[in-house]
Amino acid sequence: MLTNTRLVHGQHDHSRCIDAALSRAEDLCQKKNAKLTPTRATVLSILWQSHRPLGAYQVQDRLSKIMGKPTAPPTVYRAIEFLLRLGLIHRLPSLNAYIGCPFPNSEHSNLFMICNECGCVAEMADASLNTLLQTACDKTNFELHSQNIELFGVCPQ
Amino acid sequence: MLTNTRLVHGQHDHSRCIDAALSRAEDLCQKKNAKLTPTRATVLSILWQSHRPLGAYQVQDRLSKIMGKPTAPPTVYRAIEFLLRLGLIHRLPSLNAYIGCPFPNSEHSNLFMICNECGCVAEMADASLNTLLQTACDKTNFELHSQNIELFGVCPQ
DNA sequence: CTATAAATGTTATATTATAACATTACATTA
DNA sequence: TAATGTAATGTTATAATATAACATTTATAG
Repeated sequence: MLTNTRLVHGQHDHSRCIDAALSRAEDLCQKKNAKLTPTRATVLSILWQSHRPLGAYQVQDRLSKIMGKPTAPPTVYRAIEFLLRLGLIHRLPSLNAYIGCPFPNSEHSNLFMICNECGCVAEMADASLNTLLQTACDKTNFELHSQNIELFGVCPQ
Repeated sequence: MLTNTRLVHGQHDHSRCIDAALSRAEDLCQKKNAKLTPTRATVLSILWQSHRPLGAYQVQDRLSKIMGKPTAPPTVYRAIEFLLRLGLIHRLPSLNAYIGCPFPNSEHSNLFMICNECGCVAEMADASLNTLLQTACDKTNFELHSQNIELFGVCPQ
């Protein structure tokens, strides 16, 4: 069971989270022959500024400030799309918001634990859960391609 | 394991689905002392016109036609909100769309199997899945309140 | 019948996301 | 180096989804 719960809910040096995320992104881009341009890297770092997801327009605000000039929605959405494609971030559909992925490359459950109190989001990957879902789909002849699991509740903050 | 997979993917007399949904709604409203007004009932029947979810503005179009006069977004969203509160319909966040619930009252997993080909959506409730999720949350001291599970793939149509 | 609450109507607008086209940056190779 | 093609970004406008705020009507209890 892979999860970043401890980091999300516990005290930690968050700059390490950001650095690690950026370095993972560089590696991944190198491997996939994709370009982590300044805009894209900045958006990624913005989405890693906390363990809370951000809406696209929140990202836009921060991006504009960092770039020192106004940016338009398409700029943000393009960077987001790129990062989503590489699996570096996730979209949380029920929040219309985006968050950095703590373990790109790893097997995914796309399972998110969303705190209704503080807004933080922890991600989790669990093989037995995936197996169970796969079994359920098999039973009904549903060919599973991808999934999104959002759990709402209160974190141990 | 409760599911409407067979109905969704197989031949059936769909008018019975609609009738059953409306009658369940009447019962539930009676029990809960809620009023199933014409607008609300119509919106529910619209959302039951097929096993595919509809966006709020698709609902609005159809509602306007049925009512014989234009309706405004708030009318639709209010009816949707009411039906959501009673558990008669669900929202599928990743689609910004709404669909009738085949088994209100029953224990829920809020698990949806969404066909990328034909757009149909089957719902499923599974106790062992819920248990597994609960266990995972317990492990990390996350207090689970509600959930949304969307599975994407191809139905056996 | 009247006071009250619930439901609906109406207008405007907020929020999220994308379409369409112009421009720039960058690498490749002629 | 100039020419070419592709990827990335800029720019403008608008589509799609959702809600705020307030007015009016309808149903219900006292």
